[in-house]
Amino acid sequence: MKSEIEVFREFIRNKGLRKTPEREQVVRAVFAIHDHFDVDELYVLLRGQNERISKATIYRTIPLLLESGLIQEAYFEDGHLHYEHIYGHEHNCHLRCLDCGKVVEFTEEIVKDVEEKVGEIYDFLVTGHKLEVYGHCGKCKVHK
Amino acid sequence: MKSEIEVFREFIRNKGLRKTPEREQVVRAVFAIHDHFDVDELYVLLRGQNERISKATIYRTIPLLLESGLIQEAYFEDGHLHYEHIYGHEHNCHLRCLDCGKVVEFTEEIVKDVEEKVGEIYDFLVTGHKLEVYGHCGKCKVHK
DNA sequence: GCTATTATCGCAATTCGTTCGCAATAAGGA
DNA sequence: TCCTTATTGCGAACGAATTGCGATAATAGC
Ligand SMILES: [Mn+2]
Ligand SMILES: [Mn+2]
Ligand SMILES: [Zn+2]
Ligand SMILES: [Zn+2]
Repeated sequence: MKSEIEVFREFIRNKGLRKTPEREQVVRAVFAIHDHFDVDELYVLLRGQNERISKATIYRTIPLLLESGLIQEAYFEDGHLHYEHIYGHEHNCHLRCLDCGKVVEFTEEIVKDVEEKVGEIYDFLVTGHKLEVYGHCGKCKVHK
Repeated sequence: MKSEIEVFREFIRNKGLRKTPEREQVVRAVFAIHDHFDVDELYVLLRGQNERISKATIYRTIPLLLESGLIQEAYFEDGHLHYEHIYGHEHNCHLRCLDCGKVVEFTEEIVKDVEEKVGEIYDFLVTGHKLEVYGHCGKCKVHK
């Protein structure tokens, strides 16, 4: 299996874009965080490593990471988008507590079947899904 | 089955809030739009009806509609959230074309089973879900 | 390797969705 | 009807995201 950097370089080359240290710093930061992240977290992480990078560059790199399939949007919360790296992972379903915000990851094979079925019915070439189940977690539901 | 206005009034009363014409105008607008909507669309619709309402009031009413279960967030797009009324409806799954943005609604019973199963495993009191399947629609996939 | 071209960068200004402060208003209980 | 105070409209403020621009540096061609 190719590394995320290899995947990214291939994507960049195929698009006729330039390989730059800034873009690759973002890729490394994204795969150094094993959790959901937002632009500011990437920025703080990179700046803490004495990397000289601007937020504008991070914002401009995000669409490339999305298009190359390395990351996906996880959810919109607190006024901004949160992402997660998905290359090499399979947990793209989330269970969220509406009270405390806790998020549990899970994978459910049946959703793949739904993808296939729906794609056939509506004539779509399906490439992925995003499922969020929400409710009240064990700790929070007792107060209801 | 109660009307949406009745449900809303009950919710408002139970929360000890005040019944205002502005809030009910928003409820009516929300159920007059049989599609996904955003705050600005509500604003334009209400203003076009010579209703004197401010955007701030619409923004302040949205959380009430969410909490009362009359609407839900549909998706985040073009820099802002989009909603849909769900009271009296059951289509809360979306199939989206990544190229042209087309959205098809569908309902899938199996997702209810996933809800139940996941809720049990992780000890959550599940109240709902949001499933978005994405890919390329019939028209767009031929250009790939 | 050197040079020319131009994509990309950092920075600051801008845009735009959303929230907030506040004075005026009006809902609802006494 | 009066009083309390939640709610409103307005405009300012806030914050995420985008953009314009001059400087920089990646890459292709020589
Ligand atoms: Mn996740
Ligand atoms: Mn819908
Ligand atoms: Zn919780
Ligand atoms: Zn399409």
